[in-house]
Amino acid sequence: MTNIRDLAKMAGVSVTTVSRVLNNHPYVKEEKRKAVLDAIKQSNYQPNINAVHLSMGKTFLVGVMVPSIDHPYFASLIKGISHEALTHNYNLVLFQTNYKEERELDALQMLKQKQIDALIICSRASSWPLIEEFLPYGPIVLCEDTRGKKVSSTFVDHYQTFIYALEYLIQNGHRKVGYSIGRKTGTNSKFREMAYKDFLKKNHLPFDPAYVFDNCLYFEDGERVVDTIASMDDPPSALLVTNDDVAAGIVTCARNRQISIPNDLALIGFNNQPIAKIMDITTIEIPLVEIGRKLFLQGIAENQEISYQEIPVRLIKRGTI
Amino acid sequence: MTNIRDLAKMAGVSVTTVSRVLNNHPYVKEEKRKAVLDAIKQSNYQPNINAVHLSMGKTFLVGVMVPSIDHPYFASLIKGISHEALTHNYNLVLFQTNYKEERELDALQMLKQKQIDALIICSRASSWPLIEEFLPYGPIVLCEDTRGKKVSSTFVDHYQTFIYALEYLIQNGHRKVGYSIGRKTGTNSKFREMAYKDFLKKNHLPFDPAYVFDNCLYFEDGERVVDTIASMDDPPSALLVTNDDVAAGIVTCARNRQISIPNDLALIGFNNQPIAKIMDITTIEIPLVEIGRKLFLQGIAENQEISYQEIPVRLIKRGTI
DNA sequence: TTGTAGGCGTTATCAG
DNA sequence: CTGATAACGCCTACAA
Repeated sequence: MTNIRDLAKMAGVSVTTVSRVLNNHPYVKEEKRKAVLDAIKQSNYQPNINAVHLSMGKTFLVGVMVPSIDHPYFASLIKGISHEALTHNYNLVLFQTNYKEERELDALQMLKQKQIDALIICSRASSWPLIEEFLPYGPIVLCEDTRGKKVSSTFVDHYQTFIYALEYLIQNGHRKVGYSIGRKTGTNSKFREMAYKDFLKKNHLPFDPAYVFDNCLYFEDGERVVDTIASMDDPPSALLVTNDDVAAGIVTCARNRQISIPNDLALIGFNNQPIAKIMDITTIEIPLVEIGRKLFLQGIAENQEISYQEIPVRLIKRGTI
Repeated sequence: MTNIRDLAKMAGVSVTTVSRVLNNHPYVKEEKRKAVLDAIKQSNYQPNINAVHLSMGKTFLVGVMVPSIDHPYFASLIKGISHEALTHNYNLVLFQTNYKEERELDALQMLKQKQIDALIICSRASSWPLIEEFLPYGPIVLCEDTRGKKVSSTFVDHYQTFIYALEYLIQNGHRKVGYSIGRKTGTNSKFREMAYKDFLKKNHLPFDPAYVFDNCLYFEDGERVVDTIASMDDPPSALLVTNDDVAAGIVTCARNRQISIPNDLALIGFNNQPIAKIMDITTIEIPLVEIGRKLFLQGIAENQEISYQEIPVRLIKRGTI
């Protein structure tokens, strides 16, 4: 493997000059630049990335914390992050946490140890104070509303979005409205819960905990929702489903049980995943890939200023309401 | 940031000794080992990963080539790879290729440039001769039958599996059998095509290209299949669907069009994804996560011997046949 | 069992 | 504009 010193010899210049042309620095006489370029060609030189990293004190690695890689929501986020990482010559370290605090700590620790240059937290189980402890050690970026906190984030205003969707349901005559959620804890879920309760209060509707379906992440979770609803004396007439996969599961299982959608049960999904289109599910579009991109950019931002990027969403009207 | 030299000073030993205890090498007096360990605790020392990499001439990075991160098949593979990488202190570099040869070349190039220690090719568009060119530069591992070639692989015998599934269909009285596939090119697809044609020949059945549905990757692709079948004069009575997501899409759309499954159309899916269970789809179980694990292990195997790991599969009987 | 010293390949500083 | 040279932090012959 030929190195920068070999190149210097071949081109009859110093290593400094070689480094300069390699990094497109100014102040190199065209003549010498040519010589170096030639040497590079002839030797088919490849820089040693490890040496570069050591010298720069950076790893060009960005950590990505997700509970699970194979959930469509996170897969889309990763897709966006991955795409942007590529164009910036960064690589990703995926931390699959399953919401185990222990695994989340691993990721945080790697930031502290400078083994990654930044950490993107797509979703977390750890408490905010814990995260906060690691802020001094490197850029941390979240995918939740962090306004008021000293961390950058790209997020959707889930409170407003939920209110908006709920209003839409009530305008369509629904008064018994519930929702399903991936997990009840978590910042985004808390905002949604708040919105739900505020909405009920404002419309003088009672809060029935049975109308909130927890642990709804995958298509197959739709079955549980339908089973439960089918067995209820006073079931909801409409549901906000925070994930199109689950909505699709509900649509599918409802059919089996002769529950008519939207007549017996209206649905609004979230994310506008491809499955929502094919199954004609009304949904709130969330540009996950774009969010992933922005998260990455915030993570490697040179000026380490804190920024909050709110991403707008929109309702896509289809056949489930 | 305290480094190995600082530790040496603190513990009153040489850097070599520190390095030795850090790497659990033998020949260190218990006394000194203690001293070093103490120094590490007090200084909360963290090794500089870049220096380690430079010194060892390794990156501890393994490349993973997939056409798309957010397809359940590849997501499962990645899950397995990622899990194993974690326990071996490796990180992953994801190459999302969309089957663009150009992107695939990027990955190969990174191997050549030693920017990754090994490359796992989950699926490819590039020709074998191209891949072969890069064999000398580092370990490449494939997820397809490479017996006879000088590369390691973990794979399913798709030929035998297809034959097996087809026999099962014919035993159940089907004579008009088709299949859907992600893409027609690709090693695994070729084996399946061979199996299909051999099967037809053996059973004196005609080959009808209209019975082969290309480009079936996602749930939504099931719609196209159903539409096509609905419009055929002489449609197949059974289908092998090489992906449970697509099978689920077919089941869903068939319902809309009053096509009864399995009466009008029988299905055997592949992979045994969760959606297959919930939708009661008969399927061939393929342990993708386990395959991912093995791929990784082959990639970092110390003795660079070539190994071929065939993974057994099994039929899971459910309601679509 | 221990330590010295050289090397890994770049980048950055600073004097010319 | 150019070039010595000193980091960067760790590993490992080799010598003792």
